[in-house]
Amino acid sequence: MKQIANTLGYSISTVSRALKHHPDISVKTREKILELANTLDYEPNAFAVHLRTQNSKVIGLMVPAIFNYFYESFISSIEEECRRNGYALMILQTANDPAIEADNLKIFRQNRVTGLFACISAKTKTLEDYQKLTDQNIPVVFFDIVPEENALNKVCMADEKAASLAAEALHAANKKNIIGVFGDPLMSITQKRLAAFENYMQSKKAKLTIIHSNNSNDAEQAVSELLNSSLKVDAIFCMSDELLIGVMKAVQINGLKLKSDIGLIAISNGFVPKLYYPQVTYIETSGHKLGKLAFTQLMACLSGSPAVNELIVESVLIQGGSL
Amino acid sequence: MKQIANTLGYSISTVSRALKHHPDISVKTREKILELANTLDYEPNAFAVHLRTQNSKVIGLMVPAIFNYFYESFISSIEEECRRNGYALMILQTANDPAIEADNLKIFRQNRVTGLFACISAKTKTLEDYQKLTDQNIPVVFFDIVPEENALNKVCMADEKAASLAAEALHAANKKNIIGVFGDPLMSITQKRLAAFENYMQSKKAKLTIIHSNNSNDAEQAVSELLNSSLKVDAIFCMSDELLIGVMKAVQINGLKLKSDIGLIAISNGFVPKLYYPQVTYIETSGHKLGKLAFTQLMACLSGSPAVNELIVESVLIQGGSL
DNA sequence: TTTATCTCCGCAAAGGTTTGCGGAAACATT
DNA sequence: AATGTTTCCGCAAACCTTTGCGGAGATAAA
Repeated sequence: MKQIANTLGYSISTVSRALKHHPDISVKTREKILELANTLDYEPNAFAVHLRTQNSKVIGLMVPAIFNYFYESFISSIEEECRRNGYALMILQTANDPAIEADNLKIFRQNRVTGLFACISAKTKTLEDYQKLTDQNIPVVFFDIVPEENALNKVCMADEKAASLAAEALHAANKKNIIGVFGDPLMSITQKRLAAFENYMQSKKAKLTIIHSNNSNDAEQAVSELLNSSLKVDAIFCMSDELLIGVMKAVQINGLKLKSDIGLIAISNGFVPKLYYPQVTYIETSGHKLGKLAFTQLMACLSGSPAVNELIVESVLIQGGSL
Repeated sequence: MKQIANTLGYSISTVSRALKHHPDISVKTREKILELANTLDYEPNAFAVHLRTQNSKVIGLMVPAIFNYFYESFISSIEEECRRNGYALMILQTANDPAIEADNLKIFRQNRVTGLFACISAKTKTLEDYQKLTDQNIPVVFFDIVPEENALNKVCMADEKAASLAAEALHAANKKNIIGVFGDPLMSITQKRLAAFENYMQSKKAKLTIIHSNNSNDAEQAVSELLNSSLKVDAIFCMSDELLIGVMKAVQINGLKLKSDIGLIAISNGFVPKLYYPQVTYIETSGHKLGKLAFTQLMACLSGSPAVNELIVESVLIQGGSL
C-alpha cells in the first residue's frame, strides 16, 4: 500500500479506502489505485488486518477425531461453507481428552477465531473454558455431542426420533426378537436413543436384548456371542456407524444373510451401510446437513442475532435390503 | 502487557522480555511479572505477535477431500504433530478443481502460513501458485499425489513397490487370471502402480485384464460385467480403497466367497479391508506414517535445512483371508 | 580514584492496516 | 458576494508486540 501511495502520490489512507470501494474516494482515483494494485498484485497483509480489525476470518472446529465416519462429512460440509464465505477453517482434535480440549480452546482463543464449532468430549465436565470464548464475543455452536445446559447454541440430530423411526421400521418388518446395540451408557446421546427405542419396543411387546459396546470390536464380540447362544434373534439395531461395522463383522463371520437370515437396521450417516450388499437399511443422520445448519447458525450469531437456538436435523429412513 | 507494566511500574519492553525469559531481565522482576501475568491470565495477542514476527505458527494442509479413507488418517496424524509442536492447522479442500486449488493457495498465502502440506489435484497443470509460496519462504511439502518435477519436497508411498508386492502375493497364491482395477490413467500414481504391476505379471506369464475406474461405482460396474462374462478370473487386484469398495460390492452382489471363489488383494490404508470377513489382504500404505514423515520434513525445512527430499514410506503386506 | 565491565531496564521504531475527524476545494444556494 | 453543502482526500492515532540500541547504576579491575 505504501508502494502504491508513493508512486501515485496519494496517501495510504486513500489507497486503503480505494481498495475497499469506500464512497469517499472518487471513481477516477479509485480505478487508478485498483489498477496499480492489480499489476503489482498487491495482497493485503492478513496479520495487519487482523490486528487492526481484531477479527481473523478464521473459524475453529473441534472434534474428538477427524478420522470418524460421522465427523468427516460434517467437517467436509463446514469447510465448503467456510470457503464459500471467505473464512478459513482451523481444525483441532480432542481425542475425547478434556485436557487436550482445554488446550485447544486456548489455541482458538489465542488465534482469535471468529467463531467455533465444538463437539464436547465425552468426559467434559465443565463449560468454563467455553465460557471464556463467549466472554470474548466468540460465538460457539455446539454440535452432535452437546452440553445439557440451556442458553447455548446447539445443532444436533433428532436422536429420539431416529431411534423411534428405526423401531417403527423393525415393527413394520414384523421383527419381534431384537438385539439393540448401543454405545457408552454414560453419553446422553446413548441414553436418548436407548430410551426412545426401548419405549417404542415395549409398546409393541417386542423382545429386546440390549448390549452396550464402546467400539466396533466389542460390538462384534458381543453380537457374535448372542448369535451363537440359544437366544432367538430375528433382527439387530445399531445406534452408530462404528458399532455397525462390528455387527456386520459378526454377521459375516457367522455366515448370516441379511434380510433372509437376520434383519438389520442402523442409525448412520450412510457411508458404512452402502459398503455392503445388500445395503444396510438405516436412519440417516447426515453430517452434511448438520454442517450446513451449524454454519447457518454461526453466521446468524456473527450477524448479531441474539437468538440462542437448539436446532435439530430431522432423520429419514433410507431403505436398503437388510430388513 | 500495558496493564502489567503500569501496575508494576515497569516498561512494556521489560514485561515483554520477562514473559519470554529474556536473560536481560533479573530473576526477581521476571517472577513478579510472571506472577501478575498469571493472575491476570494474560494471553498474548496472536495478531500482534504475528504482525511483528511475520510468522503465524499456523500450518496449512490441502487435500482433494477430507472425506477420504486415506487422507483422514494423514490429516489426523498431521494434526497430532502440529498440536504437539505448538502449531495450529488450517485445512482446505480442492475437490480436485485447479481453480479452487489456486484460491486455496491464495488463502494460505494471505494467512501467511508457516508451511504447507499439499496434495496436488489430479488436473493440476502448473506449479506457479506453489512457486509463489516458496518465493515467500513458505516451505511446501507435497504428499501422496506429487508433481513430477525435481527439486521439490515430496513424501509419498512406495507406489511401485506396493504394486509389486501385491503382484508377488498373487503369484505366491498361484493366481494366473487376474483383473487389475486401477484409477485414472492420467495420474502418475496410477501409471506407476500399473507399470510395476504389469511388469511383474508379465514376467510370471499371468493373464491380466486391466480396467480403469474413476470411482467405486464405476469399479463395481466394470468388475461385475467381467465376472459375468466368459472371462476366467481367479483373483482381483485393486489399487485403492475407493475402488476396493466397488469391487467388494461386485463380489458380494455376485455371491462370491473371497478366497474360495475368488482371490482379492488391494493397496489400502487398512480401514476398508477390515470391514469385511474374511478381511481383505492388502498392501498397507499408511497415511499415519506418511503424516509423521511429512511433518518431520516440514520441520526440517523450517529449521533452515536446505535439503530438498523425496521421501518414501515403505509398504508392507498385511495378510487377510482373501487370498 | 579512575576506568572498564556487567547487569538490568527503557526509549522508540517498526510491522501494515483501518478509521474518526477535520480541512481544502468545488459546487450550489440565497 | 456571502453562506451552506458536497466531494474528495490526508493526518494521525490505534491495534499489540518485538527488539536494536543506548544508558544509568552497580560491580570489578587497575
